[in-house]
Amino acid sequence: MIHQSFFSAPSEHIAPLLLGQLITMNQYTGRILDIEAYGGDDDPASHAFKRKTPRNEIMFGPPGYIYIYMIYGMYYCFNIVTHPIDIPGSLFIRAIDCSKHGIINGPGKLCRAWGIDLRYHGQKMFDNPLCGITIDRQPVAYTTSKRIGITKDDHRQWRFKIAI
DNA sequence: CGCAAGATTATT
DNA sequence: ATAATCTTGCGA
Repeated sequence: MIHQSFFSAPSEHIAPLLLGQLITMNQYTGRILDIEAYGGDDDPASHAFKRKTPRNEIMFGPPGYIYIYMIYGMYYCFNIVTHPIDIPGSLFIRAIDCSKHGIINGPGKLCRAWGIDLRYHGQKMFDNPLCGITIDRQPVAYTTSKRIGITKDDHRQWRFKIAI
């Protein structure tokens, strides 16, 4: 499984490297198909835009930690913190090809299928036998597009999807 | 303290 | 296109 320093780079650099690779969360494993990058100060769509708050605080911490938040009162979303400490950012997992459930398309559905909730918030995606990412394949071809579901004016092509 | 918006999803 | 559903963060 990959080391903490891997997550220390900018989100948009890491995101494409994780496509097609293996993610493990307790008893579940799957391959990442669709992932988005979020930044900080310069990214109006990010939860960490502007100031630190109780919810986004972990995005300002060291890389490689899990950031879970609830959206629309119904779904949890799964993120991994990126960038060095004090520089916020995260990777947002949108879709996975799961060995148990098949293709799960949608961040809310992923958390529901894998039973991910706030108990995972703050846990490590490195040095953790239960949760982590394993890079066991060559880099895959991918496409980029604008991020989904954000309303803030944003031009970044920071959604990375595995090519078909 | 009130209130609008939200990194979604299923349904029309 | 819209409802469901409730937490968060901002302004007063």
